[in-house]
Amino acid sequence: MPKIHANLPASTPSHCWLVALPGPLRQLFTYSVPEDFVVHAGARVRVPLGRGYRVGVLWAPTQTVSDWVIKPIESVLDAEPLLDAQLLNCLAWAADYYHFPLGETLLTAFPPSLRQGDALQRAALRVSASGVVALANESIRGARQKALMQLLAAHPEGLPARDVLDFPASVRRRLLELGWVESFDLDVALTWPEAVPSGVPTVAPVLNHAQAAAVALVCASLTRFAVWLLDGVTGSGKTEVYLNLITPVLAAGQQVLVLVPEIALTPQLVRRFSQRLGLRPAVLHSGLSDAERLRAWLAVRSGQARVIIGTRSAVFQPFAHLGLIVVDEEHDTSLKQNEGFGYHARDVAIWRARALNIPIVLGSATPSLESMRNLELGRYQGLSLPERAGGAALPKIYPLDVRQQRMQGGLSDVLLAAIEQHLLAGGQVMLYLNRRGYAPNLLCHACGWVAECPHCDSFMTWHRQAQRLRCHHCGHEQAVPSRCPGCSASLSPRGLGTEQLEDVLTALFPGFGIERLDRDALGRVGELDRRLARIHSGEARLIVGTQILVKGHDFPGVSLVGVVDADQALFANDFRGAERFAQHLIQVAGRAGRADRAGTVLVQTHHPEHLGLNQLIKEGYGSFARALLQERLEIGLPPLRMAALIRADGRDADAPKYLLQTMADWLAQTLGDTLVIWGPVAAPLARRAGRFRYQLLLLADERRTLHDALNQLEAWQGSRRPSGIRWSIDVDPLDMA
DNA sequence: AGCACGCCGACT
DNA sequence: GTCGGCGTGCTC
Repeated sequence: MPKIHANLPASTPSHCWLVALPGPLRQLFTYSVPEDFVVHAGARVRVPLGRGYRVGVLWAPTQTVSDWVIKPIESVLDAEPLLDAQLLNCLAWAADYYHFPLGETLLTAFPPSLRQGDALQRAALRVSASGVVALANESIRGARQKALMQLLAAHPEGLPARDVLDFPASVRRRLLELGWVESFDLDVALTWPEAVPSGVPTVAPVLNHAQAAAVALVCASLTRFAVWLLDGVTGSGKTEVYLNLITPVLAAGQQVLVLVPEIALTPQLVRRFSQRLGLRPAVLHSGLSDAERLRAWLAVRSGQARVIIGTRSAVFQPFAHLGLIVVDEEHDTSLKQNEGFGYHARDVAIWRARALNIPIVLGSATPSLESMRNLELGRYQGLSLPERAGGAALPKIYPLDVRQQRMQGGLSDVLLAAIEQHLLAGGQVMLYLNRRGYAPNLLCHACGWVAECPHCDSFMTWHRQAQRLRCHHCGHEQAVPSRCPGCSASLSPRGLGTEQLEDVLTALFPGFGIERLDRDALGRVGELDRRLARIHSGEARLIVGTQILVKGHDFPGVSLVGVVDADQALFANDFRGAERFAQHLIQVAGRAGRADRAGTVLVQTHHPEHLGLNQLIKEGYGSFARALLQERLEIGLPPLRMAALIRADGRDADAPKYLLQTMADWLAQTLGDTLVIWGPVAAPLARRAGRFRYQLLLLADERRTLHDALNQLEAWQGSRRPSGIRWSIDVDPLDMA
């Protein structure tokens, strides 16, 4: 991996530079720099490649003489570097660590429009001095001319020329000829208003003892790198701690990055931040338009955006002067990208905090085993919020043995009675079921036929409202057959999904109002907010949902939580299944109860004696997780060992497996016994979207060993090209079955 | 990744 | 007789 030379003099003419280009090309490309071009590492250039042109990023000067005919850089797009040395270093580290091509990695740090090569300046129009006079004298004749003049006058900083294309060209030309309007190059960074204060900050609530202690500890060392693991039970007021840490950092003129899981990034959260801090945070998530992305990126880079709340990709923003990073729900798996550039935003954030020598706070009620291990090893500092803010009691969790029990729509009589009791007492009831749709299977009682996905090894889920069968793995959709394709008998649903649960509850508890929260229900923008509003107003008393329920929303009115089916998660065969289930259970349980009454959580299971479940319920997440961690250490899995997963898939049933076997053999021969190799084995979903999937797990005691192995593997495979097979490396995989 | 070149089926 | 399928090969 080349090192960048950020301290090099800005321009040294007539030499060659390495340019990073997007695409899977693992190597950098050498271009000559024409005499009068000023180049900096981190600036974009347009270069010829093959028949066409590409936008790339200047990486470093190079002396390397190769056999290639070196082409010259066509143009330099940025007079100054857009990415500073610290961010370039971070991206280089990430490309190296996650074994992803450097060019593609670098380009992910740019918003789409800059990636595509758009200039940072663009043609704009504004009213000239004589135009101001003309406006004052009312000497503009044509109605269209007058309208355009007034529009431009309303934007004294200038308006991009393309924003006034609605006006006839003749009108625009005439005003320019008259000299009332002038054209100039507008810096796009200035096209947008500054982050305006959204009012006076609201008064902060008084912190409880634990919150105050946590704030004091971090504040005592705000100017140096430290990783703080804030272990706070749900409802303990972690956000309040964040806000109290953010305030002094902002007062010192620095920026703050808050990373959150995807679903948790709602207008509510943003509103809370903006009200408490008295400024508008820059919000970064996947739903932004290209223009919004560019605007936010430039505002972050210029320092105008002071608080940046975003999902994982926000970790690569070009901060002007970052002073603090907060990673909320650090255990959440959406912080890791699982396709392509498989970075973990938490770990990249820690890298950046170290490079910038600033503190980073990882918050969670259910810390990941990785973070618990790092705390044990003294790499992280612990902060703990053991009590709920406002003195609320923690919910009581009870296993509910449903063996031999009469069930209605997946709900036992005991649970139904509890639901009724809580509803009549005025509480809200939440039911957690991690399966969306009406029924996960559609089958024929006569011949046993089951609707299966034609592209995957999975069953089609029946979505009754949409009247479709959907595969939740590849997105395949089809009409619902009215009769069994095999024997023409009628078909019936099997199993329970949230849609059906909603129907069942509507029938059993009419008049109480039900909201369903799952991915299907939240298609449209703002739908989540509308539903949450109906829940908070008390209009809806019953809440049904999937994992979305566990992600950061507070439902203070909920007094009972029912976990409809613990068994499917308890016996999932992913080795992280138990960890995941425990996190979900604790998080969903955390939604119940408040100051004046402890919440109740009932967990339906056919295995009430299950060891892990009992430990979790009786001793809490910490004790459960420590036991799990101990188990991992004994087996030699992460976080004790470093892991990487090599995935391969192809249309041919066996070819991917053979490729991985070849790799396994080669690695075993080359690396010997420093590397533990498991597999190849079929991936958990052996066939997905028409492709057969296999995986090979590599484990090593030392990070270096693993990375050397992967580098050597890439070099070895680089020369050959398996046809029709795709393969990729996932470092620190979260799903490895 | 793009975008070529390069050999084998159904259409003006 | 052409238009076009995507196999494989290269890009400083």
